[in-house]
Amino acid sequence: MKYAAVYKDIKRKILNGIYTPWAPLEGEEMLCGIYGISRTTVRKAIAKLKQDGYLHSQQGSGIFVNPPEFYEERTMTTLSERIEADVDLENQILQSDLIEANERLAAICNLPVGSKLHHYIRLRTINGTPCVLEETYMPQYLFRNFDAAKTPRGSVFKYIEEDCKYGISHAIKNVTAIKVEGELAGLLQMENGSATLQIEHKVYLKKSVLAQYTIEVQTNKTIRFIAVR
Amino acid sequence: MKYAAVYKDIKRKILNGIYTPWAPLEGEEMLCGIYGISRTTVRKAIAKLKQDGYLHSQQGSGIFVNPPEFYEERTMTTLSERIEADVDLENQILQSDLIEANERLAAICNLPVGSKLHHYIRLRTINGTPCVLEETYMPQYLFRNFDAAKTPRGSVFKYIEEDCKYGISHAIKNVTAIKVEGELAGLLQMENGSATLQIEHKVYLKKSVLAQYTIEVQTNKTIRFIAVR
DNA sequence: AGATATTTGTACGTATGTATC
DNA sequence: GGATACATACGTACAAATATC
Repeated sequence: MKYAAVYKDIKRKILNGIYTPWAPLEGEEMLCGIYGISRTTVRKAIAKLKQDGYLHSQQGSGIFVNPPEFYEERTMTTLSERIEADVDLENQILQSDLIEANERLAAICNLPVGSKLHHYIRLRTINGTPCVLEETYMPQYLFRNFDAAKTPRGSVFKYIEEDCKYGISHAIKNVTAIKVEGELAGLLQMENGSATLQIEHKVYLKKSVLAQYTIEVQTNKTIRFIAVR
Repeated sequence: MKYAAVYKDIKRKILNGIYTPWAPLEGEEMLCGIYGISRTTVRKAIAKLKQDGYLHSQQGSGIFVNPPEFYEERTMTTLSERIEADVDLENQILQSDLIEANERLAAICNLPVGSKLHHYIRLRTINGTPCVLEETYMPQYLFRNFDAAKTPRGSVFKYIEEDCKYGISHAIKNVTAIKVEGELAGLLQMENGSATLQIEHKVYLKKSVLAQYTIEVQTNKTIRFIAVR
């Protein structure tokens, strides 16, 4: 895929600072020459880079590099998505078992009551400081060889797609303001009764098959989004 | 623009239920015939519909209609964006004045300390029930004829783009969990000390010119997002 | 199970329109 | 007004994934 290679190369140049924010890119015709491809293919790469927030363009004027905030903060709500390769992140499994779905879980998972679900509670810390407490449910019939101890350190999407070879259709996230109290406050080392964000995270395979349901409570009280016109 | 017309027509058919969720669309070749356009142009319309969450496609299989949650809940964080044409929404201006930027506001607005800013506080209610309290700042030099009483009922973007003819570059939103207390709790008719969401909303014109800064507190404790692969 | 047809994805080339400089 | 640069649109060919027989 030629356009993918061009996408990757231009993205690299932006991330490495070879192209600086607001600076104009070479024109389309010039890029054709540089990469030895047709204008259609150049435009396809540019379109994807615009979609992902790396570039914007203006007819008659040129193609311009976006500053980092345009591509760094998009729909990355959960911590796992944001860190990706953060090596200092530590996982501590507080609980891990196989449960039977009650009414509420069965409804969420689109499964009959009593269906078997993997279940685990995990505390994630950075340099010893708690940042997220998450509780996850995954249908057993989809993940036969599941082992909570080998739970993914980074993105959930990668685990499901690359390790399990499932195709993800979409994910729905509900962000709610809650008060942390009692045991929860202790685990997260937060002041009892303080407000923070709870993120409910449902990952779906094709149609409405739920692959994972996670509720995570962050110590971080704010998340950021950017909407580009 | 032919592709825009096709985009609009297919979108209409989805919203009106002529195409139902998960149903396959006519093939690309067929669509060429229906609209009397080339495959390139059909694909461009489809690409935009996919980008906006109305469709998805699979190579070798077909193009499929997404269910409503795919396009209804995307990056619409603020209430104004979500309601659009809700006629029952009422605005009550609690305060309206012209102020001089202090250090904090000057930094946010990228303006010198003491710059004049329009400022107003607005309570929005639906059927008498409070739903949002918002405080807004807008640089006077960009909006000379501003009148808080004629403040936009719907989307802020529409007001700035259509009424003021400014081109919006991007918007950054910070979603924070807070506790509502004292006067704020009273205005929003919420229990004192309960947790809810505060959304900070910065709208930028080209480069880093800030056009509007809004802080809104919702009575609604949850917002929803969807991420499509 | 395997060959074939169908359908979307990638890529090239060309021409013209339109906004900006 | 002219030159430049991105946007739209048409047509063609082949590749890759999927569906079907």
